[in-house]
Amino acid sequence: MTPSSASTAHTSNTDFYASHDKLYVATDCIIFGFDDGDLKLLIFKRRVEPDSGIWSLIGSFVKIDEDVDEAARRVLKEITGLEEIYMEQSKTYGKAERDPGHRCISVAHYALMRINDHDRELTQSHGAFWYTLQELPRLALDHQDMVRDALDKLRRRARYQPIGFELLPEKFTIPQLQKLYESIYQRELDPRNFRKKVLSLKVLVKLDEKDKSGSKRGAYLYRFDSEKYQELLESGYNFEI
Amino acid sequence: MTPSSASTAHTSNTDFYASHDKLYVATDCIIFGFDDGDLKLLIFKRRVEPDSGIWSLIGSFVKIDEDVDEAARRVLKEITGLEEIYMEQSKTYGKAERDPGHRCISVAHYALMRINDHDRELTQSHGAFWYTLQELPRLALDHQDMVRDALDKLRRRARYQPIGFELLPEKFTIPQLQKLYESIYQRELDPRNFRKKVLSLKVLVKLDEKDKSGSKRGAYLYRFDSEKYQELLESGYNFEI
DNA sequence: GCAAAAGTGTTGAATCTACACCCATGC
DNA sequence: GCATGGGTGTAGATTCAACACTTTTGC
Repeated sequence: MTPSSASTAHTSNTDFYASHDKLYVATDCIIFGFDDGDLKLLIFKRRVEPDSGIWSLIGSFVKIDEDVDEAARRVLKEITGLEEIYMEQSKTYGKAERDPGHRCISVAHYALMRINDHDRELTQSHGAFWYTLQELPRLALDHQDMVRDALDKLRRRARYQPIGFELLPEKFTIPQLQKLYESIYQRELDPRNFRKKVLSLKVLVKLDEKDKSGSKRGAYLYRFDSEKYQELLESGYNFEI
Repeated sequence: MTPSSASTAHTSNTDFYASHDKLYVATDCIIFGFDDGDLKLLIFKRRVEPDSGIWSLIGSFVKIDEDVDEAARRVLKEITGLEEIYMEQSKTYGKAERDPGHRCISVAHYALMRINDHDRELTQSHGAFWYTLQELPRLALDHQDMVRDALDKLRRRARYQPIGFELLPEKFTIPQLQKLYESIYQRELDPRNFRKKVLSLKVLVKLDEKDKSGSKRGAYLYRFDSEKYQELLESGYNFEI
């Protein structure tokens, strides 16, 4: 907003701002990963009193001279060691009583990462673990809501943007991609229809290699071609799975 | 977040919070209305120095004991006199330099209202005017971005939720509804296909009245049946236009 | 040789798009 | 009686969902 956009009776900017409240602003990250056929969430077990033993998302306060999304990236880096992670703002949680005893709002962000990329030691040193959505324990504060809402956004977005690829290694097989979408939407997909659909988008490049980890026969590896995707977008196309 | 979710080396909650920064938190409202076949935006012309004459969205600071969405509702009420307005959180704007000279983040909300419902005198007393999207003047700060993003969200949401009805009077005609969607998506729709589609959703109730304001022949009035819509939702349906 | 996953095509149903004319009424 | 917007149906193209068998290979 601008000073006096709602009320115009103030005399100077300085007075106008000074007469209002300041709040703690935090950011919390809902970090999704994909491994072993399952969509997982990186959560953190507090290991000091008080509240030792309660699981929560990873977060931090936003500093006075720091962009909010910069704060979220800082958190991600601190926890995973990675700088280039796909991240989107999810939603802001602003209930006055959401953090008992303090007035603190939180701007939640969700992130998508390849589980194998990150620095496991660093993660573990923070007491963080990957949990599947099914096994997720109760989380602190309104973090439960944050996870629900972020999953909701992820599902919606995955329908019209190829963000699924952020969760897979650079080279992946079609069955892997299918398992990923199955675990995002929590329902089974038909392998024939799925393959047909993703290939019809023409944003995958078939490689001359096979991945044999999933079967004896092995499955061809593909990679995502973001240039072709850009072309698609510019010609008005809409990615849908 | 919770204290020590990112770093665990602090001694007590009090110290932990106190060692961090507090920021101004504002909310800005992107208020959409529909009138005269056009989607419009309620914007505000500052009439006092400094910056007199610059258009901006309506906003306010969030008070220390107030929910963020409560603050947005307060703004809406102050400006329009209305309490029951459809409102959604849009996005949080948190660049450190977005408001030069102050550290202030803003949680934008968009609202949908029936233009004729509101208190015109109250609105005018705040220096607010309705502008079509095409005629929109340059706005202060990052308000331009806020409008773009909110319109984006509105378009997406209008595809799977019947929020269009929030912008129309209780009783409306199919041609009116079509004009609304045309002005949201800024493209023309085929009247036969449009009618077919909205009626196939079976959430409209045809009334025995006609509206003759648009033509000599008159068009039948309909109303939105939110009970039928609930049933649809519960049976797993997805509203799409 | 068999278990286990990869890969492949077709058909009917549903949905989408494009398109042109008559209707009712106020003037 | 004519101008104006309201209302209606169809055909072809596209997309979607459902469905079963063959291939490859490590063991």
